[in-house]
Amino acid sequence: MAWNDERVELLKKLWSEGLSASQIAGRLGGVTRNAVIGKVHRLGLSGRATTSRMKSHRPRTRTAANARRVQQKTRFAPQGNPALRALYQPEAEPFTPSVEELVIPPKERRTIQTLTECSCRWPIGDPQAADFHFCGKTKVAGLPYCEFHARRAFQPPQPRRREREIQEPRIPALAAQGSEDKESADV
DNA sequence: CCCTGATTCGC
DNA sequence: GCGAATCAGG
Repeated sequence: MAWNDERVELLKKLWSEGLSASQIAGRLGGVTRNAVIGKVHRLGLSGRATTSRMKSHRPRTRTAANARRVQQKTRFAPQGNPALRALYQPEAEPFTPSVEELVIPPKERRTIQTLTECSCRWPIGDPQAADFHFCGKTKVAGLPYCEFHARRAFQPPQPRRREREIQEPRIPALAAQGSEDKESADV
């Protein structure tokens, strides 16, 4: 949605009336709170009181508090269970599973009834549906999943582009064999 | 957890 | 110029 004159005027008005950025975004529609704040800054009408010492030079290092928040929001790196933590490889390339790995042949499938001690407990399908089942392959010792699904469960977060660019370049030969790079599909 | 504005920087 | 992601704080 573009910032036409009309919308900008409304933005100025609401901002001067003291509405918060998210409230303004809600009234304008089609924009987020961030968009509103960004626009307010570019229009040069910011200066809404934030604690004065807040705006002085902000360190670029992420603080523990925000790191925790971000981590909550984004992805789960296992923290409690050492066995799971060992499996978590922050440097690993994300991978795209093949169809063969994704589809469990009906004969190998396990239901809650036929699940055994050593069956991989990765759920597949809609639990409400008749064909809901578990992977059923052999578990990795100490984990609830087979090797494939354990890796799947603890795939590292996709690095942000900014960070990615300062990382080592991908080697085509290695990248080709492991992954096609793709968004992580949901099962 | 909810929220606020401020800032950076890939696009 | 735009705005998501992030930061810093209430």
